[in-house]
Amino acid sequence: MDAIDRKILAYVQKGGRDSYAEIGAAVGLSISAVNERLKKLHTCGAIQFWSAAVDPRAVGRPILAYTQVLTAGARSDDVDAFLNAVRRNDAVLECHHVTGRWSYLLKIRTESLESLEALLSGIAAAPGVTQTHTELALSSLKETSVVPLAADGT
Amino acid sequence: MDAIDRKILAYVQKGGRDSYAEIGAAVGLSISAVNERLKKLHTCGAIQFWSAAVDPRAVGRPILAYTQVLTAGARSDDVDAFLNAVRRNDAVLECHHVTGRWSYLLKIRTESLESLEALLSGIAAAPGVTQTHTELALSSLKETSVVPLAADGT
DNA sequence: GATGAAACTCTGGTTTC
DNA sequence: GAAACCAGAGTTTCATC
Repeated sequence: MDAIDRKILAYVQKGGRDSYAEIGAAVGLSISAVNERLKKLHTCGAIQFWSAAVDPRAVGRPILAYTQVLTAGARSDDVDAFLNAVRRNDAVLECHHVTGRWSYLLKIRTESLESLEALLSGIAAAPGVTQTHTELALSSLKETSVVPLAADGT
Repeated sequence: MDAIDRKILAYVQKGGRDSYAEIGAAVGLSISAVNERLKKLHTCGAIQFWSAAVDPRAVGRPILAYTQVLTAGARSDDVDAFLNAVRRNDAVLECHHVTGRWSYLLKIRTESLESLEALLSGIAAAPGVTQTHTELALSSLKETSVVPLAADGT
């Protein structure tokens, strides 16, 4: 993982289907070298998978919410059941164990307020869940999953 | 935007560099048809760009934080300046205007607690910012940007 | 679908540390 | 000596018809 690897990663996060020739031109490498580096970045886990960035609004998933969940006082088994349900539900994009007053922070993307309500009702009623609080996103100034990669870094 | 388009989108969010033949086999289309559909999905904005999903921990960006920002009472110009600074800073992955007690919710990814502290100090000191509150992610059960796409949807 | 053009994979050889 | 890079041939894949 050197500076060239980071340049490649920075590039392919925005140009994931560009040819190896283009990537090579951008980072100063031959086609073969780009091929080898990318293969290595994939096997070492730096590149998890290749993806198309889909606009949620263009495909009918305009509702975005962040839900804080408290599990204090719940049985460990119940919390595990809640987390498994979260893992299986693909409307829940993110689930983080967080510091502070709350236990978990969920990022949720749905088709409508109705489906959000149904999902939140299910979460609030789960045995492992003590309390919830939801904030709705009215608009998004930016929303990316591109990992910042300057020339330095570890 | 029909059911096949949604199947294509669901597929390419996880297999973004697969060949058109593989995509076609998965959704029941010829190579040419996949080619045409993808081109259309790109021009209509459903596919924003192609990307490699990079593991933040594998590239030295392990710190993840969510910061709530209050701008109540601030001058409109100052809030705009804050938002522009946010837009330019690529450590801020997301910025949403949200309902509830806070004005904005920021998702921040940094290399270290030190760089997070520096970033948060800057935000808290901005003229447009009245108050902030930050929660640190201790661990992440899931973190994806894959938009959920069932067979239905709009 | 078929065809020309482009891109990818793999091998072998060279350089560098 | 090992690791990384480059170049070329053969194969696959893509874009246009």
